[in-house]
Amino acid sequence: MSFNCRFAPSPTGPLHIGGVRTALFNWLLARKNNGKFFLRIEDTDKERSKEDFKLQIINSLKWLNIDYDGNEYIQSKNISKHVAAAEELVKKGFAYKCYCSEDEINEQKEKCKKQGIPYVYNRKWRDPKDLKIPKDLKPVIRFKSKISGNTIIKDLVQGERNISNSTIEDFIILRKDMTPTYQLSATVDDHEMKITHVIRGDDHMINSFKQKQIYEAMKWSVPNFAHIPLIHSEKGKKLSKRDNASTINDYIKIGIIPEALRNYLLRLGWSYKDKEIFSLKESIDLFNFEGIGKSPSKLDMSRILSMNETYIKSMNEKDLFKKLIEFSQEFKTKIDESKENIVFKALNFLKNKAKTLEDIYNNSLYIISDNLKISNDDKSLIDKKSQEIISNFITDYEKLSDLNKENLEQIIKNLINKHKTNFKGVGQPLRIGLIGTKFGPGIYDIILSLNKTTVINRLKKIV
RNA sequence: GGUCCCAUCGUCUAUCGGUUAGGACACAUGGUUUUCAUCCAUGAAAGAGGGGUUCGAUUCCCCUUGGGACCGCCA
Repeated sequence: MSFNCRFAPSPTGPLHIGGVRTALFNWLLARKNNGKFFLRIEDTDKERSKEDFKLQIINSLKWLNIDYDGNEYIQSKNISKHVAAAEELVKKGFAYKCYCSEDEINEQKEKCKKQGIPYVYNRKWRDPKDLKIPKDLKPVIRFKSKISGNTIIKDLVQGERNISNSTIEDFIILRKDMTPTYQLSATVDDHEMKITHVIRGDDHMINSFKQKQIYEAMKWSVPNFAHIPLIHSEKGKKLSKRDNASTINDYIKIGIIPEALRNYLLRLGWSYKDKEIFSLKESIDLFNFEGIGKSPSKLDMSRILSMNETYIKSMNEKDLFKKLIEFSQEFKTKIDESKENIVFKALNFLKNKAKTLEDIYNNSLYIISDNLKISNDDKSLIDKKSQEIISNFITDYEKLSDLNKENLEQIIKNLINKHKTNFKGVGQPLRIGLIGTKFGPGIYDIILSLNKTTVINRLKKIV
């Protein structure tokens, strides 16, 4: 059995994380079933579709390593086929021209609103025998939706869904300017592309009932449908482009890595036993319709961060370093090549204090940046005694021929004894002097990661 | 308002009639540590309510409540 699916976003805004998850689910299933995964750009809304958004969508998928088969399929290039299908539906008696003006429709809507009854198009032109065709109006084409009976969809996620046909109005498939609407275009394209599985957000459920009628009217085989529950914002509503941290870029710019986001998204609305961490291969092997839940799930930033932390800690340091360099280049000041080696070596302790690439970057600023800024609060912690300790340290440190942790430990131990203090009494002023803040990596890690002259110069500045 | 849907810790979820209702994140406490972290240990934390069905319901059915989606010549 073949398995063809697609992700079909409209380029009318940046792709948000809900769309990304829909794409991921489609892609996973296609790869698991040795099927095809296509990307279709639904750009039939000429007013709002933008090339930039199309590129953003493509780049978002690329960033997540979701690859699609063939080139992206541009829906607007196929409009003539959509129109032809509409004409065929009219010819076969499954669709008709409607000459209601927009004013007339709006009037009806108003009327319904006043009476408190739901508006449904009154099917005025479905049977036009007593009507005069107005000369000055261009018609729309409406689909002759079934009036009686029920339509059933055996949804792969939601189970059997049943709706009374009377609740579906005669929806428009061709606008008065002869351009196709979503219902028509999507159906024709899915048929043309031989899509076997339509996997999309639950907000499309009603559309599937409409589209199923088009398939049947055209005598096309109806694909399988799977409506996955939506992702809600922290406020519990459907995610919208206005919600902050909802586009991929919002995550890239704080240093979330794609593997972590993929794993997070995978587990949002889907589960496999108690398993939390899935390699790419495991995701493909294990992902299935059965594990997809029915209720919407909320976005949880702390979990994304935690997942990212897990991946940062476990990932190959060379790969991590590469990502860090790219991150610095794109969102910060690029790490200077002369510092790259030092940062790379420091990665083994830096990564343990980080949830994001941004955290690593910030924690490595003491290496990257040549002039440290010390806050007044921290400066005030360096008193006379501390300065004396640091001076002593400099002297001992300068004499050191062999730099290693044991030697440093010895120096600091001696200083603690000599000045009758504790580790903090020595470590804190050193840390402030070397990295500009009292929080940071272990003091030995700091000292050993910097070269000798840097250590001495920085410390001399505060004594 | 109409149609459809959903309902287990704060969050993501496990359980497919019999469990001390499990895990993860977050949270709290304690320990390790050299600060912040990490790490380790421990803890608190859930079946919305009411009816059935059944020897037995979180699980099956109904109602209520709560939440959501859709109701465009947008997609």
